[in-house]
Amino acid sequence: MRLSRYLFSTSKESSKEAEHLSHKLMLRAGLIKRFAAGVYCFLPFGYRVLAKISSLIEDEMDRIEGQRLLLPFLQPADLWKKSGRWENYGEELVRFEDRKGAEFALGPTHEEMITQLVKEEISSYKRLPLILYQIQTKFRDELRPRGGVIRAREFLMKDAYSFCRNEEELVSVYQLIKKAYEKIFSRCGLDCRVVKADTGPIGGKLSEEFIALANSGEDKIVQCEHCGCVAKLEKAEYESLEEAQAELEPMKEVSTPNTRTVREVSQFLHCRPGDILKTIFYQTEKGLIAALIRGDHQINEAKLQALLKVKKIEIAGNNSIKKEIGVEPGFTGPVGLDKYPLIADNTVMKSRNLVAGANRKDTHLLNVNAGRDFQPTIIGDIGFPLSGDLCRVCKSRMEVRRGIEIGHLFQLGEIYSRSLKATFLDEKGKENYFVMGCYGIGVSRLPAAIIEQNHDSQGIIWPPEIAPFQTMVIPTLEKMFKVAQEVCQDLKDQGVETLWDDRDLSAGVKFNDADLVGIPFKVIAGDTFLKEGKIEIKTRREAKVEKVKKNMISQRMKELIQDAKQ
RNA sequence: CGGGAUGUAGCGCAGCCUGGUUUAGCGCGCCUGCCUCGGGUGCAGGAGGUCGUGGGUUCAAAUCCCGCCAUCCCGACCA
Repeated sequence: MRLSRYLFSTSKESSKEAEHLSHKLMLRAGLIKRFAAGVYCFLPFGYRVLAKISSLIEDEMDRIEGQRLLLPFLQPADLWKKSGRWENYGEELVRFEDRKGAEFALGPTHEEMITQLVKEEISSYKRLPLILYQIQTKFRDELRPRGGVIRAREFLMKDAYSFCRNEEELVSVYQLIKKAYEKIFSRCGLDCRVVKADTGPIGGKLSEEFIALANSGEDKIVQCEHCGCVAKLEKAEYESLEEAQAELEPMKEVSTPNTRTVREVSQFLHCRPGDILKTIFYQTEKGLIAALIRGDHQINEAKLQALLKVKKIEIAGNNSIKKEIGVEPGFTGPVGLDKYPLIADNTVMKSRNLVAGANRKDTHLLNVNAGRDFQPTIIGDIGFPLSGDLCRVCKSRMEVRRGIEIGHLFQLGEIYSRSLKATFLDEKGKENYFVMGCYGIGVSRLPAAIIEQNHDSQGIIWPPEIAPFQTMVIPTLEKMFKVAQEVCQDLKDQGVETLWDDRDLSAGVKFNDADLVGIPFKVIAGDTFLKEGKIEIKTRREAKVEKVKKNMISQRMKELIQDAKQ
């Protein structure tokens, strides 16, 4: 393919719509273009990467006898009404009527549809277990699309579904698919972690996520440096460092004019944020409660809600706090607040001589101690861990890291087969509900994750298996164009995916473009050919140069590609 | 949905505060010609704009005021 006719353009600067590195590089390298918030088109380079990922997925799914199919993007409402999700899925589900007034949704996921299909097609245990999957466009009307293709509204997803006879079979199929996913991600050049996850609106019992480590990822995980335990931040259990067993000092009032936030108080009193006791009020259906946590930690409202066993939890407004407590937030504290349930985080119980609000304007208390100065109603884990907190299992230091969710596995059980009455006959002729699992991969988000982990200052470094093209043939002199064309033809004849940079530009521009786009091998025809009769092959990642005779190029290239895939 | 910010050429920006020499500029990119030819090359010429949108103020609006829309970031939310 001649580059002069290829639909791509590179730029030195990315448009300001991008914040994340992968997003910037995808725009600069001409992989994607945005048409609306969270709606992107994949230009030829970008699309080729998606196609590579798709065929790699197909390859690994073939090995475990997964069968690819394609379900409709447009889904009739009645299936969703049967499963109950027409009402429950929320605003992310785009609903509309056709010209006859029939109700439809744009598929955000396909459990209903696949269950209906299998219900109609399969009636005997002899045909189980069954693994079906598709690679399909989904639409979810996200509150806030972000990070380019990382959280788009329209996106490409690979979703697999398993149908089993019983729980035991589900567990083994689940493990099989989990292994296949590990291979897929590793072939994509991704370093990822498996973490326990929430089941969300999909439902089910066990759920795990694959998280690709990336600084710009939107998910946070904690990882134990010693035992390797990984968990999502919001699910992570932890212990805070044991405080030295300091003597309990007598409580003392201090004047702290205009110091409301933890930072202001710690600066004013020259103490660490961790020496402060933060009191945060929440409104619940059972009334106002006060959550107590150390100043350096954040409250995890989900944990707090679970601990309190309440349905509604909402941070209390400034006005209601002023009315109930008699002081503005920032000077509130647990001492003398016996009227309200005090929910203390474990970290508070372990700390001594904390600084807390005195429930009086511009005043804090020094040396506040749980048990002596106030009695918590409930003690528990209501916070998010920080780097440096300790692992519950092995008591080693944990690190908070960011990542991108690239895969999500669910053991669904019988949720959907029951709601859609999908059954099969077992060996005794008895009717059973299918025991289901579902397994997603965020295909269109994968390029971003891969770029986050595979780039340098020059641009993208695609692992050869998913690079849009394997090689870029670059003539550096005009009189080398013909040689370059011949080399390109030779490579193409030998099945190597090749672009030929026939543009009338300086060599430097061509090198930079090839590097930005991430082509694994540059095949350079220039001075070296004139002097030594040899063509150069330069690798993208290591920048290693190898000189090869012209008639040996395609053979050598095939070897290099083969090596790179292993 | 809460907080913050931005809309001026394909992209990045200046101009706005203090309205009028601004026929709205600059850099990149694009087109033409010459030069250069191994890491974003030099020179010359050129094309390209409803200043997001609707209204208002004014003799006069990119500039001031109000509404709306769009986009981005943080949070909430989320396979």
